[in-house]
Amino acid sequence: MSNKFSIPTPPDFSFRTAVGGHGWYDLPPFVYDEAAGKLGYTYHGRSGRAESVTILANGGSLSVELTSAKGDVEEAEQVVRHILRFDEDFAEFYEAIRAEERFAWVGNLKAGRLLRSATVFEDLVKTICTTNCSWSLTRSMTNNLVDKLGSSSADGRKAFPSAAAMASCTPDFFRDEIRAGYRSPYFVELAESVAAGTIDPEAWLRSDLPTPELKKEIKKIKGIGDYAAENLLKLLGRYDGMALDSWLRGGFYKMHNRERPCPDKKIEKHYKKFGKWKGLAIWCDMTRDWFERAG
DNA sequence: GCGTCCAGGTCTACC
DNA sequence: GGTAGACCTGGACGC
Repeated sequence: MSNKFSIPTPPDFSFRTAVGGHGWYDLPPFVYDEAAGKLGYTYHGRSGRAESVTILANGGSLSVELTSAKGDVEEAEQVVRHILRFDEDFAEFYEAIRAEERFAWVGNLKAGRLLRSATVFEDLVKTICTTNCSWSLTRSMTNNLVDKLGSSSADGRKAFPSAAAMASCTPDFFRDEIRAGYRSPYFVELAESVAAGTIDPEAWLRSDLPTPELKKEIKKIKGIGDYAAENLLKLLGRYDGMALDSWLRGGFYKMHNRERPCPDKKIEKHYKKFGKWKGLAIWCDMTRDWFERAG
């Protein structure tokens, strides 16, 4: 038995670009069936149980199935709205890029939404998993975290581990079982701080701090440098940082600099005209192939 | 199968 | 503030 309900989508919304526009869909507890247009996600409910939802695009709304009959429908709707950024307004972004012919497809495909997790903590840990390694290793670490530490929902799918669950493990566990390498003590330190309430990543969603100040706060966490902080800020809805990693840099060199390396300042200057949206502009510019494929 | 090299972002020590 | 070297893993490559 399950709970089914539907949620009307915002006007500038495309399910396929909202899900496929960011690599998170490839990491558990997300499960994405692109052909079927179906996204699964498992999260920690307020009840203390893990809950699973399956989301399917259905015209101007989303059909959502909550696996557990005892699941909290209101909470499930909040989770879906959050991960797909229903309450974020992208009109200003589309206006900022409107004059640029090469960005015309962004508006056409309603791209720009970056899929995010139900909690900032989950996005924070996943972001650390993306640093200094290949995507396959990121996937491996995330798989291990969910598989070995996540709690199961009614249908057996697992949620991303809570800070408390991660705080109960030793650095050796993260090294040997999660294959997190030198990141292992960082995970323990972060999880302990979040579990104890010393660090509250969820509060960053509502923070009044200017982005540079918030970035400084985020960078206090071990394992978080410029790239990771700016990537997380994008997931928080602040796009004024570039979050340059080797992949974005390589894409820029190829597309705009005759395949030659250049200083980061030159990349930033190239997108400066987009102001507070420049981080999203470079992301869309470099992921055009994905979006057009998804469209 | 084994050893070597490399890419990847951040931290720490040092200048 | 800038820079060099270490951190650690998986994958590619040569033998």
